[in-house]
Amino acid sequence: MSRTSIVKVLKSESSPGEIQVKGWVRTKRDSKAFSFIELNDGSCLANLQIVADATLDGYEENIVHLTTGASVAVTGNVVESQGKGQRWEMQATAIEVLGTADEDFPLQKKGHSMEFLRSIAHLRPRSNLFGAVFRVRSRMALAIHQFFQDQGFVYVHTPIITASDCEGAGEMFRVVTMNGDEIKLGDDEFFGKPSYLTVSGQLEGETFACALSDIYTFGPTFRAENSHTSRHASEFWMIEPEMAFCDLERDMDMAEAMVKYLVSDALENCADDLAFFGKFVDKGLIERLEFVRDRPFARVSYTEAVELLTASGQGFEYPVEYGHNLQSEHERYLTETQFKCPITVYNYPADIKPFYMRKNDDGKTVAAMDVLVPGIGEIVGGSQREERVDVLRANLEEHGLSEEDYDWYVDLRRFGTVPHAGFGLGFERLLMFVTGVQNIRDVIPFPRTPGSADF
RNA sequence: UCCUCUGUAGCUCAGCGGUAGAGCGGGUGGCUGUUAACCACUAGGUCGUUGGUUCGAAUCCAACCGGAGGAGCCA
Repeated sequence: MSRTSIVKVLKSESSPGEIQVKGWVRTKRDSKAFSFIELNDGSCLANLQIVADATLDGYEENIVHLTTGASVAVTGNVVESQGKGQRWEMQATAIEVLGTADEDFPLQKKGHSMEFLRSIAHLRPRSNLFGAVFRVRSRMALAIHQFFQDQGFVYVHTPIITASDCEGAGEMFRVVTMNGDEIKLGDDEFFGKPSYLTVSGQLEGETFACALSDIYTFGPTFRAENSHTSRHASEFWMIEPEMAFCDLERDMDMAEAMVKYLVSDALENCADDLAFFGKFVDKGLIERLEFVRDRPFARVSYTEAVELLTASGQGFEYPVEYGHNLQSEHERYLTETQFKCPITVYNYPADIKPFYMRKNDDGKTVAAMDVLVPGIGEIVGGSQREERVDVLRANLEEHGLSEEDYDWYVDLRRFGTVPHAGFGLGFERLLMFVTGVQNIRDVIPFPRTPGSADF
């Protein structure tokens, strides 16, 4: 008999009759003549209640000794439950114990701290919370592909090992080869020159946009910053669309549409898991997601943002000053207090942005944009790219960069240049936003952060 | 890298200078179809590590290690 998933059983309109389910015991309650086993196989948040009669083969020897964490295969009839709290339950006719769980199995029915669960990353997917997080993660990955593919975008795999520095994107991990304990550098370098793990696929993405028009990347990204915050990881996933024949306005429209699409998809397809987050993680979650789905984002220029912050009369720890980056506290004030919704800030001073962003006609600002959301801050960062070869060359020089290192990038402007724009969306930050989970380490299966690469 | 907090049983925590505690989880027994079931009994700990102060340290001090929060940087 083949295995039926528990989600399928619980969503049945009529009884599927005699079937087999397999999964892990969440808890067991014993009575004199029978036991209730809560079985979970990860296919959904809910457990299937198994009624195990004392007359079953192996009841005294095995079944009554089952503890939380044990794995079993259960054959039985799906019947309407006599008790409250669930529609269907399974009257077992045979239970095979696949694996017992030692008495120190760390997961219990009671609440655990996120820090503790992080320390048992190999077992935490078996908890309600992490099962839900990773089902939502999977769904959001699918939704990202759907969003772009439905609009004719081409999925491009940009390299993970790269010799080019997407300047301004952060510190990099060096890729080296080893001869025993000896690291080979210089002339012995495997690629003939220094190479790194990618911090962004943008520059390579631009080359494909300047051929296939609308493209996106979706893959792992690495940053070597020694950041100790709930929003940073050394390895994370990023989505980077790049669109030819596109200006900043449409770039902002796309970013907003994408965030709304993903939120809407989660509300529709992950309702049970989101309801769980709404109950145990973040009481206002569902309401906030519906708000984000239904209302337009606020849109303000950097100059307006600085004026709003200055006029707010708030005593910020860091003063608001034109020409400086907005601090975390400033971003939070704008999105959480001033607008109470996601906002897109655009047209930043050129001095604080990288060389590839398109210079505006005022000569002082560039066509950059960030989407800020309540509770997390920056979730999207993007820009229109500088397509004018002379301006790009001047920017390279201003930033102290050598054209030789970027010759292929400059070539895009020499051979049929087009206006184009794109952005990067941090996948984990999106997941934090959609699930309400407060720490980036809890939306990645096995988080890598400074000083920690366990599992 | 900087600032702050924190480390006691499998888990959540109490104890804060005088013999190491509770709840949950585990074991044993009981029990009306239970829902974080319930009742009784029971096993379980080099109090992060090292050093110091003291008659005596989980408790006070120092260093180190781990964890968390915030800042900067960024997605």
